[in-house]
Amino acid sequence: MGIRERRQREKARRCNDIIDAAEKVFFSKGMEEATMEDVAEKAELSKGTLYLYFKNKQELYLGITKRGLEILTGMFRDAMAKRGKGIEKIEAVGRAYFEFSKKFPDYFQAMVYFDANVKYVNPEDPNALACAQQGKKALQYCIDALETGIKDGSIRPDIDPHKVAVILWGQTMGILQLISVKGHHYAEIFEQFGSENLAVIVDYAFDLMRCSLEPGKTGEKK
Amino acid sequence: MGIRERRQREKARRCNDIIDAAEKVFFSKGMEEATMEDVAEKAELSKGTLYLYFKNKQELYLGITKRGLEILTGMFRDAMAKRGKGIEKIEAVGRAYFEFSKKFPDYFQAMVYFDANVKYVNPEDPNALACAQQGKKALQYCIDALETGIKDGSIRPDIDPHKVAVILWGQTMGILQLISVKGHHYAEIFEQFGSENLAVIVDYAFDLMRCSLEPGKTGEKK
DNA sequence: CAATTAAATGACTAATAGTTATAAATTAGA
DNA sequence: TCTAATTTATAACTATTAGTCATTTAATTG
Repeated sequence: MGIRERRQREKARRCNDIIDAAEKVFFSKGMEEATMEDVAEKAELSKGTLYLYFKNKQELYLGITKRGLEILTGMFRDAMAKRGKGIEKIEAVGRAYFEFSKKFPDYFQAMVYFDANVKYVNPEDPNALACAQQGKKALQYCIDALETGIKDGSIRPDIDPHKVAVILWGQTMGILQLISVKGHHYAEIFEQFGSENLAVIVDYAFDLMRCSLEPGKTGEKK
Repeated sequence: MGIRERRQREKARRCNDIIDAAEKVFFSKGMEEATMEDVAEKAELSKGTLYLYFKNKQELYLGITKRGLEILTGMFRDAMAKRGKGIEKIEAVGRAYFEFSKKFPDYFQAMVYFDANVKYVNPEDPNALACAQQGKKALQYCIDALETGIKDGSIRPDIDPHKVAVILWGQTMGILQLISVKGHHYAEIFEQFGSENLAVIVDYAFDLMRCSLEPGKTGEKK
């Protein structure tokens, strides 16, 4: 009998509906300001019911974050799929990250929250765990691109792909976060780059990063 | 009559004493978990009194952040003071940032909070404003180092120091934040770099960044 | 010393995350 | 089909805490 299965499907669907509602609420008011009562109302459920599906507010928010990370890894996959040398792949991945932050600023914000606040992932928390896994998946794309580039000669062979992947990930996240949170501020204090030009900064950053990965450098080790 | 002045000194001192207490409480329990009541108790004052000196909890926390940023800019100043070419200065500044994050992880955490959460600075909030100013000061050190490097030939002349300073700042912050929040996680999923080796990642990152700034590259523009 | 001003208090409010006892709905077995 | 068991949902409740405010205490002034 498939009752168990149907129940599971229904439960998954409920979870999804709640996350749908939560997205609307969290994205319009912000994680801090949004209340569980708001979400419950939007989901047309009582607050208590939310807690049957999500352990707490953070787990619910990480349900949203998970969605964002799934979109992001999908974009990474597409970026990787394009033909080209490893160096182009890694740049495409970086640019995909940037596109993501522009196209889905709210999901991006949720990721910033996750990266800056969730130090230890409790394996009991399915969404926190899923976020960590998606993060690992994203990183793996970077590692793959770097390894491809080393093989095809478009990336310096002396780098350690695992370490450099973590570095590129951190660097890119750092810049995108800075632009997304403090971009207008820099646009203000440096009149020279107006807020519409913030994309130029990102382009510039990709140039520099590319530069640090290409072979035939003076700084190249061994 | 110097009563006005004395009163002002006393007020400043009170502010400081409250921040002293707040540091102990916030650093041991975390910004979220610490309560204003906790701080009041530690400061041997009533909660209401705290609000005579700080508009709200965030302003108090930014009072701590400000202290951290002052230490950081001090370290930047010292790094810049060392003799050497521009490229060495900018690396010294980056390394100072890393040293700061290791030596004062709690202040660093406060800065992460500021960078990730404080989008708009209300000029009415003295501590938020001071944080923004210190941030600008720190960035100016980077700009100065880059300009020095361009002049002395240790840094590619085709870069825009303002843009690159923002980029380096974002990149470095991103890596340090990643290491500080998720470092143990990466140490776990990549057995190859144990947690004690996370410093290696940072060294690696500085190598790469240095590489992207040095002259005589294929990628060098114009 | 009275009057004025400033500093401090602690009881109070409002908001909200999370819990729980109760009720409604669903399923299984006889 | 009826009843017991189980699952799902509810809404009233608790506990916590940020921030306020009327009142008190202390300092200053004339």
